Amino acid sequence: MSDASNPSLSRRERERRMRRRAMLDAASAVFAEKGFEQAPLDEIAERAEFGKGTIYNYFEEGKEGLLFALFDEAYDDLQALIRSNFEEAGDRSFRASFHNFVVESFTYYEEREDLFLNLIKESQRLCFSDDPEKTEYFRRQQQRTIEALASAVEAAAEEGDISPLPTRSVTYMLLEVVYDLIVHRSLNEHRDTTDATCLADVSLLHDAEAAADFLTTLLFDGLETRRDDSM
Amino acid sequence: MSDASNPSLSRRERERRMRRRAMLDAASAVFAEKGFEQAPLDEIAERAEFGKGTIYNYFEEGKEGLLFALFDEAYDDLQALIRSNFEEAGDRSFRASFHNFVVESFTYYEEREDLFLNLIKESQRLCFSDDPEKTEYFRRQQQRTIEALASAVEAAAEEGDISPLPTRSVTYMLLEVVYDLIVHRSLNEHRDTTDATCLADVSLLHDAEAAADFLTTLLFDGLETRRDDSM
DNA sequence: TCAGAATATGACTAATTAGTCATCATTTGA
DNA sequence: TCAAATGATGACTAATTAGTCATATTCTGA
Repeated sequence: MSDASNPSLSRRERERRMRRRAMLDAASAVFAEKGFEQAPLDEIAERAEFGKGTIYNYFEEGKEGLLFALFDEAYDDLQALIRSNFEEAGDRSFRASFHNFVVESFTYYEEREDLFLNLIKESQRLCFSDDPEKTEYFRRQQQRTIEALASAVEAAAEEGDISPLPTRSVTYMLLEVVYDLIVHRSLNEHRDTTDATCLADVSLLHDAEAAADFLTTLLFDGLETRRDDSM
Repeated sequence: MSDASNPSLSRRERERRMRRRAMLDAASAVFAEKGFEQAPLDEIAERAEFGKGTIYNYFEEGKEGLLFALFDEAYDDLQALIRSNFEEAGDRSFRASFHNFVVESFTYYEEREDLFLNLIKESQRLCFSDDPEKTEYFRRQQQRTIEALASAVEAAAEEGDISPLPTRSVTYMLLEVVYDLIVHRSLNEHRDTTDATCLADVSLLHDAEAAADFLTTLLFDGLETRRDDSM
């Protein structure tokens, strides 16, 4: 849709999309560095090599339009990642799909670090904003994200692969714990202190496989010692 | 320490603390309503019925000083809540302590809604700030919070009550899932739409016991169907 | 080639607000 | 009582910056 190099478009349209992309990339970098509210639009314009006024030709809503266009990308990617792991899971177990989803989420974060950082830093504030347009935006995106995973959770419960807990509650928690782990990882990267003391097992922070193993074990096997293991 | 009505203090000191408290309460309300960066100090002063300059006599760092004094309170309360549930657990099981901790966390959130909202809305942005003083503040508070719970997790693992997963990783996840559930709850309260669609089981959002049951079951029993249940 | 459409530009305006400090009010203790 | 210290005040300053728009530039199709 926004692929700037799509050859089926006129040069005019291709160039328009390339400029839009340059503006979004510049905005993502400046927002990630200074935070949305402290990021001057002039700096975004300068980094993208445009005049400030030009940005308003591409994003009528100005700074906020840029931010929400970035959020659109992040949510689209996340929802696509969920679908590719769970809806097209083939004959993998739900547990294996989840494990793979965690690994791929880590990879995605590495590829789009700035974008993800903007979501982390700004979304909670906006979720609780007084502007109903903004809260509605997040309600819809979160709803769509949950629905993308909920059908797979429901199917797994019907197959008897997982316990019959409330589907959407389980779905919500699965998504949150992955998010939490990625936040934790990027936080420890941001604090480049020598001691990454919060998660003592340092490998969880650098090795996506180790992190996925931990999360999957915790969530699927549970914390409590299993009696059938003890004999 | 900051108890404004402590009779062992001089009137002068008691009054000073009452004024400080009034300023913090006003700040908490205005921050919660408008967000820290959009909250004018004049409005805080007006609501607390002081001149703006007076606030600087009580909080040298101005607006930011108010915010971090509020964070201090939130973290102190949270750490006290953890200690009262886990360190002074008596002969309750770790699982029962956790269950009770979830219930009391919900209660705490209801009592200090504004304060908690400020933590939700502002902490991520500040955690990832460029100012090393701010990042260090959160690193220390989060470290202290984890340590408050880690010893109980370790003891439970040694007793064989929970699986021997990495202590601090487990501790971190336990705290995060409780936090997530409270955020979810306050988000659905904030969105006073008729359909609280995200967690289909609506009771999880209003009934602290039901929420604690769900979280405890999910984390301790695990998602995967247990074989020893099936016969 | 060129008229006119489309697009880019950045100086400017208007609004906001954090923090200061000269001044005024109150309290203290001798 | 009153002089000195302590505390409160809010008008003011200085800095920031979002969004506008008159002008300049580039592109398009005839």
